Amino acid sequence: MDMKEIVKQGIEEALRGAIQEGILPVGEYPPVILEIPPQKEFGDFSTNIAMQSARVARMKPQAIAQALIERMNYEWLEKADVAGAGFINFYIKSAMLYDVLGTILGEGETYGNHPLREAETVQVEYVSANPTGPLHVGHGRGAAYGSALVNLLRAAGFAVSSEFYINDAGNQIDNLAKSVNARYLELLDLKAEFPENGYRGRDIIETAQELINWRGDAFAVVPEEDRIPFFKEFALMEKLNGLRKTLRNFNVVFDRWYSERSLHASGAIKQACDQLEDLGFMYERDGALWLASEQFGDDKDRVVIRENGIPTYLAADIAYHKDKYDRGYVQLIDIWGADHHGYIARVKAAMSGFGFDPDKLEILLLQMVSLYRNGELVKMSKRTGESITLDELMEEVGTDAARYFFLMRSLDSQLDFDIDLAKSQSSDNPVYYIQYAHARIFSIYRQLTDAGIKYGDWAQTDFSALKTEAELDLIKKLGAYKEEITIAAKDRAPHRIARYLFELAGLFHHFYKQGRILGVEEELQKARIGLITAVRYVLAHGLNILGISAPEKM
RNA sequence: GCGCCUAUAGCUCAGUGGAUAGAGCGCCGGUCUCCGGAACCGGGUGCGCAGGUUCGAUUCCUGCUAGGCGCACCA
Repeated sequence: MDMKEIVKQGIEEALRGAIQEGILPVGEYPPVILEIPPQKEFGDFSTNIAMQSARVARMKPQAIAQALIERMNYEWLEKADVAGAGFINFYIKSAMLYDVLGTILGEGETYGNHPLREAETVQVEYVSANPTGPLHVGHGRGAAYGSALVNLLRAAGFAVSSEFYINDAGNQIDNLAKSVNARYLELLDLKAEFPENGYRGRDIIETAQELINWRGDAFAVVPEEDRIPFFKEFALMEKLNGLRKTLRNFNVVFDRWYSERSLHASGAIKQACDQLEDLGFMYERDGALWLASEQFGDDKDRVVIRENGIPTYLAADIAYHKDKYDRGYVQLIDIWGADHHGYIARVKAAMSGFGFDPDKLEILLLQMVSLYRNGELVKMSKRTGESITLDELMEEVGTDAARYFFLMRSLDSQLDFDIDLAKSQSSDNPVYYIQYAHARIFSIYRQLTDAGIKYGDWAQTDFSALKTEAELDLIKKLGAYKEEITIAAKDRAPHRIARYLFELAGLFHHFYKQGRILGVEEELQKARIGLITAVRYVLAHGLNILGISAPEKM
């Protein structure tokens, strides 16, 4: 724990003490919580406890605040005063402020990581796109968000396991095989009928072409009942490899890839259904097996095993989520597209049926992405249903910019992705603004080295030489980083980190313009080098959470 | 019809039960003998509508309006 946190808790403790010592009438008072005020003029911490206590104490907020201040006794406090409608603002001794610099410089690149909170693991499942074609920008948002959330939770002190659920069973895979088959025959000028629900993307033709490059027309003479199953495995492997490659290029890696097929093969699906049936939450009707999900708040009951005996997607998902619960994670997080929201109730219903706590499964929905180019919406192709692929987007705007643009908005908002802005290597583009701050610091290092100036002995550095407003603002911002991580992790909000970094970069650029490092006297120079070094550690740490590079040159 | 998300500045979006609601873009004007001008400084009319809870609501609740998404024995 750093000094700032200790001081904060010390003030809270002193406040609680003052309340309990009989200044206020006996009663149930709300908990004392210190906040960081919206403006720096209001001090380093503030609390609204006096206003919240007004009713219980039957005193005016200002009077309560004044009474509390008079009884406050805390060594690190410079002063405290009453403001506004009854806020108490606390100003801590300026010597405290510098402490964070020593902490950051001592911890270096790991500053920002919280100690492990508990041994149990949080599981995050995301992307889980069908292996039937390339990833698109909607998947891109899920991939950027999920990977950043995993990094964020880890920084906040959680053990996290990430997982991709492979939909390698079911109708869509059969359609994939039939589509490849049709394209294969077409490329050989043979008669082919394209399946009604087939995939019309270019990539399917490319897959068929690969088959031809490999063995020419050899498969054409094989009977269709043998050929299509073979094409199925070939295409599945090829699509899956494509997904992995795209995701790796997007700085997204998974701890585990979990096959839907394995649930069919192992009998897990049947077992799960049998168990729910034994528990009385399944019944037969019209030849199908139904989950009685309505009693758990779903709109209606759902088919789990079709009339033809084949399990639905829901059956596999029930078995999959049951397995997640059985694996003993402390929390389960699923990240889905908003178009799947209707699915939440039925999965949770099934989990409730098993007796699991449905709240342990947290399903985060990401709203749709719209691409804009030249100020106009990039439309999906009507025929293939395709827009721009994630690969194409990365190619056009770069991985860093693509990730930042996906991460700069709250999940709950629909995302307008401005390709031109993401592409522009100018001040318009926030991702470059942040990276530029980082690169600028390394540029200063290079100048220092050229001038023969040595630095790095932070233990011997006296930071109290840092006195300008720009310097103090920067130090305060650095001091808020760890709490920002805690809040962002709790809110599942990586975009808070994106915003924080943007603000930190802004304060740095502002400082840089007025606080020179070369050509100032030695004590001040050492302190400033320490300051910018602390800035670059935090910038790099935050960028790392977002999966964005922190360049030394641009 | 039912369900989920959204409504904040010209545009794209943050944000909070409290003290003067912020940022970027765009627009206008400025800074540079000097560590990277991908920079810095200045300029602002805004919480969709109506109720409710509260000492206090842009924030929480209800209704309404508008936009997006979804309501299969598809996934």
